[in-house]
Amino acid sequence: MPKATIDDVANLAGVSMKTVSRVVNKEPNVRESTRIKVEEAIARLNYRPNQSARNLASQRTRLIGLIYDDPSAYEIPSAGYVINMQQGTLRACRKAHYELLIHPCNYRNNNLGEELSELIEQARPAGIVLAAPLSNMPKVVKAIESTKTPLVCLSPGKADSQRLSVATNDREICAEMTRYLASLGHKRIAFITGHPSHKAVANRYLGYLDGLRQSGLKFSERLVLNGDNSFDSGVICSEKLLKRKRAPTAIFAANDDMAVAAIRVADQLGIDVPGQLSIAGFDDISLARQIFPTLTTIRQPLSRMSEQAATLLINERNDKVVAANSVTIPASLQIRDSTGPARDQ
Amino acid sequence: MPKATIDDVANLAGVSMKTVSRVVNKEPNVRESTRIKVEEAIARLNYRPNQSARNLASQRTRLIGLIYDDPSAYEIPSAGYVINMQQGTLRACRKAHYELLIHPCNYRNNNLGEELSELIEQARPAGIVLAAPLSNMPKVVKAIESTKTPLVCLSPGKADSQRLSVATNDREICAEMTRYLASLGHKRIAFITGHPSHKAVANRYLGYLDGLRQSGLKFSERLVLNGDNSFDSGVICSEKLLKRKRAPTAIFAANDDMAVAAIRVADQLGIDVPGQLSIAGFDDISLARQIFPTLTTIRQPLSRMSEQAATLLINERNDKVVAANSVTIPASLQIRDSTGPARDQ
DNA sequence: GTGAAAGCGCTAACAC
DNA sequence: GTGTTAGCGCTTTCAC
Repeated sequence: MPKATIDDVANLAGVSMKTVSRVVNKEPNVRESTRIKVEEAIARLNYRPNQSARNLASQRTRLIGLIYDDPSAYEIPSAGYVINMQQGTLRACRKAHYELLIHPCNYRNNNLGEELSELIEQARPAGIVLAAPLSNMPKVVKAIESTKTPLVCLSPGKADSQRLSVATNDREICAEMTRYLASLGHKRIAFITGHPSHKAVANRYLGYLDGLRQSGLKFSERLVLNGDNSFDSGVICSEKLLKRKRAPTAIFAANDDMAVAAIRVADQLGIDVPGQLSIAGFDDISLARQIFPTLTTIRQPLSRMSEQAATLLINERNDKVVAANSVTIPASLQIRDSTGPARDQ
Repeated sequence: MPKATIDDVANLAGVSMKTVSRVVNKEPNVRESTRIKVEEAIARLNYRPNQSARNLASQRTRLIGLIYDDPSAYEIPSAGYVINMQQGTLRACRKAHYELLIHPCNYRNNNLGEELSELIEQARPAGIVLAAPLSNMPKVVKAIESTKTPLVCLSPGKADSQRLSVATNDREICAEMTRYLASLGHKRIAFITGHPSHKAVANRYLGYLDGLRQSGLKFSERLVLNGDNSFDSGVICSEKLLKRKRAPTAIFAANDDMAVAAIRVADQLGIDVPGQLSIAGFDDISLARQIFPTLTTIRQPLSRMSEQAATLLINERNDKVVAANSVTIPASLQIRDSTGPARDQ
């Protein structure tokens, strides 16, 4: 049999199309007995509303778009990062019967703006979750905003009262990690910075500085090297740090890939971790628990952040009040085996 | 200004709606000069067809659904597996201006059939790519088929002339790996099987048997242990194998997670890899290149397989002829450091 | 609390 | 080659 339509249901239930629509959309103003009649008819006919028709009539879709930079376009790791975001967004979508459209793209693509507005105007998602580092590229943000599609930025680096965003406390948690390292007796704590275009990652460096200050340690320029989030840059920076005569006793890297690289370099140089060197990262990628020694790091609540982001989008259109433009979900320290007391020296 | 519609374009170009539709859909039977007029009007108005309206009128969407078991619902690894599938499917979608809808789900969910038919009847994707092991669960396949949505199964385990499918040569490539190990002088090659519900993984065991035979080695039941694709099962099986008096000199595991576990166990038991023991896996997860020693394994062309799957779906509706129901894309050996010559004994 | 009528912006079928 | 006419199956608006 051909698929049942709303008319079929209305006929079978002996009510109007509109009443069926009310029941399906859980609108008020339907007598309980009517509702039951309609629900029975729906069940009998195995009726499912046609989403395309709803979309057209209501001028909106039940689609959330998740747009992120696709690291594997040029680099392998961080699949876990993407999966976490997808999972969080999906949780929010499922609850509200929305579907998720994913759109990985390359942040170095010059006509990214055009690519995204085409996506948006064709698929017309009800809202967009935009992940860092794209969320701090003004061109990209503006291209999306020009379509008037509701937008939530993930970890945009700095709060912006104009835009909805969900972030974590990069700076504070990095200060905490630094204080933790200091509390273990470390005096020379090195920091490997991340990719400069990623503002939230830049905040991690600020947190390191805060932590040093709060622990009464003095900052040394020599202890800060610039990485770019890649494993390879982590190797280069760690080698520089560890081949010095007065090497640091702790290395804090702005992400796990670089921290893992530090572990690898230490191993090659015969430096015991954590006996002679403590190493900490940021992200809590799955490798952090698989590597030996397991990596002390910071767990970014990415899944919950993206769930929150999608929820903001979905609620926005339900006129639920959005309390604040910027939501912060705290990260947490994951203390494992790669950090330990500083050895006397 | 409000968004331009096809009528606006038709008016500006001085043609009918239908002609605009022809141009937009690249249909034939439009005079070149007319086409140009229309294209200019489209550009002037920045017209973008409303996908919702097209969907409703044409009774189909430009959406491909990718349905897979979500391993991270209960286990962390294999994010790379998912990402690879997504990337392949996306490549095919982009070319044809389709969008990708992802739907991870839990294969142990009892009303998966209901969940999927709801998804399908609401979003009405033009086609579904169904990944293993879901693609060899008859209930799931039937639920999807009952919606009459075109379906392509990924690695369904066995060819089925009724259904479109894309697979790799699990069996042949595993025979090749086994012959390779034999060619290194190994006589006692152990095999750790994978999860029994995953038919394609079962084919890997058959390939192992083929390889033994082709190499003139005799099969021994004692050398085959049953894992379930998890790291933990790999640990258990490897320990059993390696604590024997006459331990195998090579272990071939049906997936990388279990092979990595074997490396870990060997390390703990003080067994040198590959000096005393060769280890091979299947999948080529990213950890395979990060672990020490790097893992010899088999690269499954998952990204190309899923691209092919989506392409079949997209072409099907264009009446392009689908030559065969079942497409096979060959896997390849990735020889790394975990395998080497058998030591005399 | 319920219903009738009017579209949403396209594509399909067919006429010219 | 091009245009006309009907819907697609809902939601919206407004009347009752």
